[in-house]
Amino acid sequence: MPSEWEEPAPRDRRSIRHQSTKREIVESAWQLSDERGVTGWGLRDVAGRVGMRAPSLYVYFESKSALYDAMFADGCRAMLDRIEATEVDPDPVTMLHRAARVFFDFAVEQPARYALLYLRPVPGFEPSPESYRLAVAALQALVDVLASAGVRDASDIDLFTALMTGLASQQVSNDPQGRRWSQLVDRSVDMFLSATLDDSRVPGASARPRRKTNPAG
Amino acid sequence: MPSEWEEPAPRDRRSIRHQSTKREIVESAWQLSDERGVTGWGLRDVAGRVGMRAPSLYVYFESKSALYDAMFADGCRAMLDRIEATEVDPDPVTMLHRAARVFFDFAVEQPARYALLYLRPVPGFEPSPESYRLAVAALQALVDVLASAGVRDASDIDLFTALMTGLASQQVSNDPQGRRWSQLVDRSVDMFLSATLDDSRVPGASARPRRKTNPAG
DNA sequence: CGGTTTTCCTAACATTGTTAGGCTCTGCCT
DNA sequence: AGGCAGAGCCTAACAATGTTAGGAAAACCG
Repeated sequence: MPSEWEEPAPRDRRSIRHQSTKREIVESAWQLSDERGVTGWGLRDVAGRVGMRAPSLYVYFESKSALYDAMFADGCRAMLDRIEATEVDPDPVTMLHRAARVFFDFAVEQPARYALLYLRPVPGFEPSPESYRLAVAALQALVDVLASAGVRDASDIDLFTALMTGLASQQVSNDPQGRRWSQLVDRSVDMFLSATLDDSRVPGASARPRRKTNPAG
Repeated sequence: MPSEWEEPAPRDRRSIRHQSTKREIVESAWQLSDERGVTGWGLRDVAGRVGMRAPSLYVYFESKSALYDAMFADGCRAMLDRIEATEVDPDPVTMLHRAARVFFDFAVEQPARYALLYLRPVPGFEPSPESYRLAVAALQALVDVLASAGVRDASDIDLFTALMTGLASQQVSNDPQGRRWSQLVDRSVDMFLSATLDDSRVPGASARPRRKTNPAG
């Protein structure tokens, strides 16, 4: 299979121009998403920004949903890059804080990308299998970082991601500028640490690595 | 002031019919939201379900957004009812589990309502001041329950709500049927307990009520 | 019963995403 | 060079959506 996502047959100069225009469209769409929200623009707006009329966009994307899909894939790559750029540290506690940070900072610095990737604000849109694979890759990269922080149990990972998405969403929707939720990230990591890591790793943590559940009767 | 949100001048029989039709419309809208998602229907659909044509809905709501607002208010009251129906228990740990449950169960049993209230899936929609007040009332009721569970610090409350919204969202979007995230709710409450409550309240909890933050450098 | 208001309708408009069909220019092939 | 396939872009137009205008019937109230 020609793979199509990598180098487009190097002999074809037009294909290069095609891909470059595609990128330009996606970038304009992100720009508009930053300004007016992920759903706050139409195809005529994007087209105008790249000097076209709306129907011409269909040369590059078969639908608006396909454009969102390209944006989604683009966002996943951005997230993946951040995660993979995380410096490793021998201390698991430090690593856990970094894992939390890379996720939360992404939400703060790229709210539109964060929203499209994790809040799914576009009614009909579902990522294509290809893009979804990228999302899984990003998640997997995060899981790897967590593993290097000593978090390997599946439900610990779920708990961590739920915590992070919860905080990030609150940040994005309630407090786009302030640092209030940012501080809560560090606190929640400490909380998470004291509840999941065993004390051999975290000298200060509780000796009870997993307490029994106490459902309210 | 006539208040208008409560009893409509009791002498006017028409006003009663008006309010009743309004309720019927809102209920049909919820029905459609349950079937096709909060954004998966149009005014013509709702109208059809109550035996009308779309423009007639404008007798009752000045816009689709106003209909969403009525749904929002309705959802807030449903949530408020649940919270206020929470039985009090002298044991703070039990109370905290109940607080988590009432929130999470709402998300599981009324996914459409949960989505409209907390996930905000409708692009242009912002709740009106009146409806927003209801949302605040529901939040306040939850805060009161948390207070009765010994959680009074503002950032503890934020942490708790972020945790709950994170878990509930994961449940709603990843696992609408299973009980996986449900179990995580109890675990996360335990985690929360061990990190926030002081040990005088929870005999089994860690003796360190608040650990110092350790930002990754 | 007369007048007013409520309720509901049809017709139509603006804005969307989208399709059809045609012009123009590029770039490859003989 | 000539010619042709196709890429890129256009205008016109369609379908669906929320919404407005304006009118007819029904309900109410004196």
